[in-house]
Amino acid sequence: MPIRIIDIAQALKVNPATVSRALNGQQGVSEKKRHQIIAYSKKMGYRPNALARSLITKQSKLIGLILPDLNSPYYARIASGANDYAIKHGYNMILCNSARSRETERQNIEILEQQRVDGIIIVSLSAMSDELTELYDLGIKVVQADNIISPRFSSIINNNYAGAYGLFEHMIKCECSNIACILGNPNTHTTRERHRAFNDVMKKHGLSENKQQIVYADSTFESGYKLAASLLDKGADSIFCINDIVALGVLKYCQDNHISVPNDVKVAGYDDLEISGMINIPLTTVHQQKHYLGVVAAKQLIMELETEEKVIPVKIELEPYLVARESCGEKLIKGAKTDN
Amino acid sequence: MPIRIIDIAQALKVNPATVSRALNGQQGVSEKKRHQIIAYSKKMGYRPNALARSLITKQSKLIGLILPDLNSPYYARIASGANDYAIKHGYNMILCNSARSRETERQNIEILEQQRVDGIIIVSLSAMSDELTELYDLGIKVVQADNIISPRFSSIINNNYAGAYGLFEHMIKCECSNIACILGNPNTHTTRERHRAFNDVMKKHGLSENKQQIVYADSTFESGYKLAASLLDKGADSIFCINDIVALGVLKYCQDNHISVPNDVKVAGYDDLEISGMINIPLTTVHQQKHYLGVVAAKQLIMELETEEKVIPVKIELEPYLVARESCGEKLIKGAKTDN
DNA sequence: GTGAAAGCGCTAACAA
DNA sequence: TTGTTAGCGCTTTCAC
Repeated sequence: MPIRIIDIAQALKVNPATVSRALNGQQGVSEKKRHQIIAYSKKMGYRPNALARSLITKQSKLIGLILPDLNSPYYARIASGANDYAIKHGYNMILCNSARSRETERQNIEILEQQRVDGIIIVSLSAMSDELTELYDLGIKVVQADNIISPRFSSIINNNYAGAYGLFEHMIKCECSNIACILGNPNTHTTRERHRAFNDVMKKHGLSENKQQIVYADSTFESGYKLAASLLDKGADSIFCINDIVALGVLKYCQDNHISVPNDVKVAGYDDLEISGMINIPLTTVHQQKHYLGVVAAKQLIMELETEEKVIPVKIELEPYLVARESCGEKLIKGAKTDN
Repeated sequence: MPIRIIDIAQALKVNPATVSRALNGQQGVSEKKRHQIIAYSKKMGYRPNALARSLITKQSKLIGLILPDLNSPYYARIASGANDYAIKHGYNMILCNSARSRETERQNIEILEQQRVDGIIIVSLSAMSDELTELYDLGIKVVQADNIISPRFSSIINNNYAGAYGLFEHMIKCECSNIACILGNPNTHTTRERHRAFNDVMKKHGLSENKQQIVYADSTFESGYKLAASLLDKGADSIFCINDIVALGVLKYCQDNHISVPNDVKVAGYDDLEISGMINIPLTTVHQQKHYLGVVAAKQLIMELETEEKVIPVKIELEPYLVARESCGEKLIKGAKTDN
């Protein structure tokens, strides 16, 4: 049985209220008593019961984090960032893995309500405006990370349009003229925005008439490997992949079939995985701030939690940046520049 | 303000205790009333206050998870496994990132004590027998994952000796006779066990007299890239790396310098990262069960939490397995076998 | 500056 | 089967 406030009070022959005040740094306690109480508490290894405290203060100092999948380095880093910020600001985090299932998300939310979390950070793939509206009505603060589902709550996202736009511009500079795209789930904000950037860049360069190849596929290595064959057969001179893993598949196909990258074909990915620069043909890709996205999400949530005024939801877009490596011929470009 | 048990009781003109019994599936309530109460609770969106409940039942149904680093896919997967199992069995998980710092670990433990978690899963790099002993004295259940610090608590680890042993045997079969090792932090169980396996395999094959090169280094891509040069200069015909990232560095060095792998040099890693099979020279490595390690840790902890009897700490070793790909010449070996 | 008392929302022992 | 009562450990009025 852990030691309680009343135990300290009895031992020191003071009132529990005095102990509480002393320990919480409130005024109304003589310095002498305060020192005495703090010293004794430390000596006895006193740990305040957060449960009892939360019950009465109506704030648990707990934040819920709902993630589609902790196995993905992308989400894990968001979690890491959010957790770091939260802990540093006196909040603890309850982790919920939704396994990309809407039903599990619903359960997660219910659990978090029961735990009386002060707020929730949700990274959701499935649309679920209903559940979020319910949370809104309950007065639970929510911040959406990496997606926008409901306009009622703040959201922190990576600017997929800008990231993809810059990458496509780079590909054009690298003399790609027939770019094929392997995209992901067409219902996600991510895919839609990158597709939109593709269309805009093509139009800008008068390539809109091209019969550009756009395919939607699972975002896997195997998808990349399999699709590369037909895309190249049909005349693509370059392939944009929805993420680096898919690009790795394309790269592997090329190497297995003695197709030189970037000479014969140029390949680009998205995400900037840790290993994307470590392979034999370093991958040109777009770097997204993952850890920082989590930090910003936690920061926004805690700000909303601690402000007195009514909060107006904000939409924060983080800017990704191009990582030009060799798979699109960056080295050639650099050489060309030097020649000028 | 969320609806409370007493609100339901008043609306239905019954006693709060009856509502509690009905909702918790306890006996002593007529089926009619139970249905009525459940229906009304659902309709009103009642969410039991876990704080109040935990305060009285003395169990929070909360598990603490202390991790060195959520950014690492290795630890993230352990977390994922533990979380999956815990949620499925009615426990929620509070996540603590220790950032590989012993001081932070100490703080994490204190926070978890305050939250009155029922138990803790700890993945720790730094030795801290003291803190664990304190937890033991407090009666808090702990399970150690991926390391063994205190014999007082159960631990779940990957069998590093067996994994490395099998890999070194494989390397010998692949005609490696001068194996250099790039190891990691010499104070970890992991490094020690793999080193021990190395010595035993060398001895077994009468290679113990070789002036084998053993270096300790940061487990980074750059370490691998830099160290490869000198190790090969000094006559190594093969390099074992403490993990796949280091191996990627070695591989990159070889490719940049037109050293053929596996013909001129053989390279092996450890961990079996997702991408290790996706690169142009697929990496021979050892697969460790990460997700499952987390599952087993959570399972063990919950078992200990729910048993009445005094628990005797167990040590569970998960068996890794060899993933023989091309970087050690597996294909050559296969060919040789066919020739027989 | 300190103490007494009430109560957060729930469960569990005991009565009826 | 149902109700009454007490109390988990803490904070917070309100007195003094």
